[in-house]
Amino acid sequence: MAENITSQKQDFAQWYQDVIREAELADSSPVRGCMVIRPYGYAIWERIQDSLDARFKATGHENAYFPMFIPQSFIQKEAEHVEGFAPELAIVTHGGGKQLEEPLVVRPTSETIINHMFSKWIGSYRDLPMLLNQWANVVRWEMRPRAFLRTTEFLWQEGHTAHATEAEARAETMRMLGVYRDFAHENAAIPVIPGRKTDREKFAGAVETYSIEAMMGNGWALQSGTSHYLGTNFAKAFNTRYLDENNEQQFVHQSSWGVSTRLVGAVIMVHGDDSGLRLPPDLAPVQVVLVPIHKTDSEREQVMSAACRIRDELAGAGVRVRLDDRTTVSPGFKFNHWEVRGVPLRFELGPRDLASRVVTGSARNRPGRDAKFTIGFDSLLAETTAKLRTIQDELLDEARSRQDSMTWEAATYDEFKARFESESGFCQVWWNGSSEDEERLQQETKATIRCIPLDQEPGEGPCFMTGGKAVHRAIVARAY
RNA sequence: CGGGGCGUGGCGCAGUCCGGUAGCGCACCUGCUUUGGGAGCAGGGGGUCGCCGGUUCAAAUCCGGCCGCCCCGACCA
Repeated sequence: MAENITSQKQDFAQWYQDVIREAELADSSPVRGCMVIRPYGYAIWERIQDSLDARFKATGHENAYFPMFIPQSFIQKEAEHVEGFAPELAIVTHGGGKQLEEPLVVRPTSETIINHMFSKWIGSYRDLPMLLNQWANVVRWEMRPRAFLRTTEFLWQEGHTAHATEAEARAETMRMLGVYRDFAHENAAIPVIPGRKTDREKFAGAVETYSIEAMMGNGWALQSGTSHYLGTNFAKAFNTRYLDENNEQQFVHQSSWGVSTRLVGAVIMVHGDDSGLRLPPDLAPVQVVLVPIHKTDSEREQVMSAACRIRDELAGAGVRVRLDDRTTVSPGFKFNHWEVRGVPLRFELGPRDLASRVVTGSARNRPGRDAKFTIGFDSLLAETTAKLRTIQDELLDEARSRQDSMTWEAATYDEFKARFESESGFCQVWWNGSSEDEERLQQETKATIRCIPLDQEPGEGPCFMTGGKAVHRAIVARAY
């Protein structure tokens, strides 16, 4: 059916690129590693932004904007931070036709500039907590770009908060990880595993890094959001202090957290199928597409008049509905056009439907002619809303079943290696290894420790690599 | 930066070995017939063959140099 899309089974990476091209989500740019986000792809990102921004506001955060140019010396103030980011910085050396006195770093993230400002704005415990977020672009010079998943410039949001105590900052770190988990489950229909990162995978400059990890259709993991407890690392580097109730200077405790346009890649790879994209209704720019069908002029007149009424009724109730009234392409073409783009619901309206006062519907996640259904004009809005809800739930269920069926356990490293050679997915193991053990794991198998899940039964067992006593399990997987 | 592959209308490719007026599919334009799962027929427009140099009567094709892109590895939200 989808003649221009390689099947997932044949070549998942090629399938991913084909879907992005056919659904017109993005295009390559003249600059290697950069990506043009096309209107339909950007519309999905706008839906993600809307959902998250509302959640941030609801948890008391305010949006602000900090500059993209950062004095190079700022990056160098936090030892671990500079070491982590130095290899991937873009640096501006000239401006206004002259060499700059101090080179400017194009932000790879904004901890430094924000702390510079926080140190001016925060004076007393009464100024805390400070809860800010910004929507911005960032640049990290990447060796191996992949559309949406890893591009040199990408769009994201970064939350930055300052608190009086460690407990408050840690609570904020976990609260925002929870916001990401809720967004993933409720809006993106993507099951995720919230967990703690190992030292090796930790953000450069953080005390602790947490993430939500999602499983893609090929069993690989995608880090889909991160939340860091920064401790006082940046506060010390930038002297971000406040006067407490006892008139004593204290460093603020901080968190930062972010998700990026990578989420668009996650939506593609979690829900997509061989016919293209499948969008969860919450994130779909178009939730319902209405395709009119007619032969004669008089049929066309009647069908279009009814179609407009239906569109207005649904749109009036907040449904994102699109009437595809193009006369230059056939209905069959339109079916495929919107299918590739993942529109959750399609309604056909032709003379036969009009005569019996129904639309013929088709859900994107239940393909085939046999799965078509009809909805009477009188119950259109109620049934449309219910169908969208059902599709949203079914996509989450489907993704969850796949994740469950592709999650397995290994007691020893040998057992893991033997099975991982032919089987992807998430492997649960007991873990107390070192960074060196992790290094070896990656060298030998390409898999990494994705996270130590927060939600796990207390217990202990022998570490699958070292054999030593481990008190928690970790998820091992190949990651993007 | 190491290994592999590729540069030919907008996209995907053939042609290169063996030099002789640049082709195919899709897309695009016009007309007629069509329209409930990517319509058919007829006609039409569009290419300095990645760049520079060399060999030759003649180069997409042979020779030399350069550039770019993709895939695999080291880095990563």
